[in-house]
Amino acid sequence: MPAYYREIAEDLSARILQGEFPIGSALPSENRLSATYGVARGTVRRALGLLRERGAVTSRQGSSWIVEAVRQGQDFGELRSFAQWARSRGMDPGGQVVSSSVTAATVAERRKLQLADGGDVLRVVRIRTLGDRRVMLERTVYATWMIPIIQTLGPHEPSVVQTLFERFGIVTAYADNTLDAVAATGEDAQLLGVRRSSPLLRLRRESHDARHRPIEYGDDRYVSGTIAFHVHTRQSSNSMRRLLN
Amino acid sequence: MPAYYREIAEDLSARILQGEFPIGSALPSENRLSATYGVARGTVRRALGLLRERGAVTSRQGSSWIVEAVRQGQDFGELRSFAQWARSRGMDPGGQVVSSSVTAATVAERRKLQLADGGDVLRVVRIRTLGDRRVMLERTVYATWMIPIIQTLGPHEPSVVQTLFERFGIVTAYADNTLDAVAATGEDAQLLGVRRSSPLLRLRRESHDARHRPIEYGDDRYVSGTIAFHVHTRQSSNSMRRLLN
DNA sequence: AAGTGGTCTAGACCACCGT
DNA sequence: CGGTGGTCTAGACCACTTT
Repeated sequence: MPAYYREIAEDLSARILQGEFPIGSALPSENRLSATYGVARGTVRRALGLLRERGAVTSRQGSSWIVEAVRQGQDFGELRSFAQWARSRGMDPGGQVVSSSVTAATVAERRKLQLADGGDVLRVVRIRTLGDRRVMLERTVYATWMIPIIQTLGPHEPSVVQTLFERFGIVTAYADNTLDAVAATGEDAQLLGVRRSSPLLRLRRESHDARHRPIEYGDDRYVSGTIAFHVHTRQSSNSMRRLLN
Repeated sequence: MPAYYREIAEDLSARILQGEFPIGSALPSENRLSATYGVARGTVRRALGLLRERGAVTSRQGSSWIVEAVRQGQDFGELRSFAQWARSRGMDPGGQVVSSSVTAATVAERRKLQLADGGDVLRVVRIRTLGDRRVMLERTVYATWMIPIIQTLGPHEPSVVQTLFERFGIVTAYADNTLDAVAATGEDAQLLGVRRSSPLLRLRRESHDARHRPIEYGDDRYVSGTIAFHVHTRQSSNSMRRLLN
């Protein structure tokens, strides 16, 4: 059973989305809301706090809560699944495994994936597409314990993240991502169908489960002009999502 | 006067940093903390909530609060000031204005900066340096009302953001940033001292004040291999900061 | 069973905003 | 001035973890 404050946040969120409270308008006061929802003021404030985190409302001492944005959707985790992100924007994500091999881990891989000596890793190279455009080259190294799981996936699996969750309950609890720009190598260029030395946006990631166990790390290279990353920063929070140019 | 919960969060934060509570260790229970700090349990929980947002601690129902990370520092806003970010990491940021001119706004600029017809804009091109390395080329377009303010700044002003705040009280309330990769143009290459077509990390930003008034927008291009952006994503929040490669 | 964090209540006082 | 949000208190019950 969800807690009251979550239900109230969802309800307010829905009412904003339906236009009952337009952007720039004031919400009813906390006291009024606590009366209409039949809960204590603190519970209403907790719900409003959730909405503020999402950027839906703001507040100023002495004045009412104001609707800031109508935009919905779970920001968190959008970085984690290329396919889910694409589908939520009405695009058609695809994938194609270029190569897949199990080999002994290098020293660096053992460190990053916290593997014991002699552990193997699974290296997978995938091309990710949107419609018929190749937009990203993904090189992933999976920890030893993930090998049998990944190998049950088909070569055209559109969403690895979603399938891992649905079939195995594996969830990425957190990930560290580093973004920079690199020139396409010969291999990058050939697989992505761009000229050698073209600028690519590189995202290196290391993902972990809830018990801090490394799941995989990888190197994703996006073709310039196809996808950009967007960050909304504000004084107390920020969120990141992918954008199509 | 700061609120209790902020003071408590800062104190706990400092105690974690000083090693009193190592990573992986448990904090005293909420009841114990409320007794030692002499406040109600709710106030302690609020302080712990702040620390959780920063990724310093986690909690599970039925078990103690656990220290997750020692890393400190204000994540939010670090994207906004190149100079402050650099100094906080012990580096020596510098700036040099390449050109500065007031001209009539284009249609696109009028839209982005919400200017009336006939409004002028100030275009500034700056090279940003770390020590003696040129690392970024910054092209900024300021809204009309910012022109007299910016023009009081010297050409070697190391931190525009900080100066605007200290001398004029101008604060960027939020900004939208878009990251992608581009090839260096001839001008980029010459000003940054890199080869033409080198990959550059481009960050386009549009910043606003608290009343949603556009302040400026810009195009920052980072030399590959000097600076990367780092994003830590987790299930309920994420934060972004710059990293030196 | 005992202890922990998660949620909620019903008050209270204050700083701040608007009229 | 009255109303608003920001903070804080002192309880309470529950779900969950640990012992």
